[in-house]
Amino acid sequence: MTTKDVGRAARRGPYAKSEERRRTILDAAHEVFAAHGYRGGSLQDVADKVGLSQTSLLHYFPSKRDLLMAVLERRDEITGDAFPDDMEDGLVDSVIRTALFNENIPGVVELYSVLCAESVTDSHPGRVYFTERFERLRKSYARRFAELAAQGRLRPGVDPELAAMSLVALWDGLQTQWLLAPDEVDVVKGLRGYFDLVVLPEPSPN
Amino acid sequence: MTTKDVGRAARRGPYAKSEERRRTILDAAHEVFAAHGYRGGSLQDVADKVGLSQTSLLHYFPSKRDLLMAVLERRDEITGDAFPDDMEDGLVDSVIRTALFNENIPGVVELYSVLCAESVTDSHPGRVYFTERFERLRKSYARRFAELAAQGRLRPGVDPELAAMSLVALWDGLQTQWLLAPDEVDVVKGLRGYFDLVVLPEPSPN
DNA sequence: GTCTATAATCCGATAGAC
DNA sequence: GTCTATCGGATTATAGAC
Repeated sequence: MTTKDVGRAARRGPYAKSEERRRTILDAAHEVFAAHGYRGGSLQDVADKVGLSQTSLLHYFPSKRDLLMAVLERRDEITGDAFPDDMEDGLVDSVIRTALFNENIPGVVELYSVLCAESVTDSHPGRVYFTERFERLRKSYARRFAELAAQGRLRPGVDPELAAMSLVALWDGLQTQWLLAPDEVDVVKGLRGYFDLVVLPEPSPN
Repeated sequence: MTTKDVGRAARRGPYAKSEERRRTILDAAHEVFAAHGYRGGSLQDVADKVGLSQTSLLHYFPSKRDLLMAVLERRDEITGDAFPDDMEDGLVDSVIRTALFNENIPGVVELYSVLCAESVTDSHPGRVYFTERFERLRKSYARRFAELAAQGRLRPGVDPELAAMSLVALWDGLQTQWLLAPDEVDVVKGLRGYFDLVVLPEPSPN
């Protein structure tokens, strides 16, 4: 066990304050990137929010790119996005619950939507993250739909993999429309509508 | 009829070359914004592509913002996006046809996806464009779905407005996934899958 | 219409004092 | 760890010669 590990484990010592500062910075960066995107948001913006100089910021994250990656990792922790297989309840309930959750944490949907599309542009630091995320989600959801199919709860003719891809796409698209017209678009309602089309009701025990 | 109109109508005179130059610039700007986004792409990039100095570019479009708006207007002309009601064949066929068309014109999907998400960030010049586009599309598709419902060709229980919103969302989301994984994602297949769920087959004439 | 020169900012990152 | 000073570069936009 190294000195660093001791400091962390005890939640005391020289690293306790530093770790807290890091989290504060990540929260500020989350806000800034959500509001202006990666290219549009500056280190100065983040530093101002924390009350630190721009150079001091680079003491915690050696480059803007590193800061972005840390923000994306933190997003996974907040939303549980990295481990979609860990959902305990059924696919439908967990998706609806997550959608509701994300909608009520300011900036979460903004950050995701903005950075996702931005990452498609040339040599964007977040590109790998989103590419892998989509692959992971499609696989996970496809397995969930396949399980439903095995229980006879998938509408006949529906391909689990196509349904997985479509569910992810629908979700993302609804979020974008919701950001531009929050009073007219209802993400959860849209997702429920899709599940109603694809997933058959649980057979009664009779 | 003004002098300018004469020049345009005759496709000659002092404005012919200028108009052609404008179109060349718009094509270059389309490429640049598609590849790097609005904030990530620079006027210098566009000027280099055309073989013009950056300042000469501003002779045709007085600001970067103006250039973007012109690119978006041109996009409407190319894709026919501005007048979704003008589609002559049925909703299903026209959507599939447009999806196929866009997929094969390089940069069209990139430009749309990148700028759309970028526009939700603070004070983005394209925000109004995309907000209005979504509103227009949702209304147009809702009317189309309602027509299908009147013909008994909409699955019972499906709300036309919700279906319209979902169709737009699904389409956009599929395009984003396609950009990141073109070999694994099939936009047209995804759209067909949705129509199969929502639209009932035409009743045989018997 | 096209150019050069340049204004006026803003950016990320480094060096080094304290 | 935090700061100031600063480098090196890119950006949009303007002024004005030709």
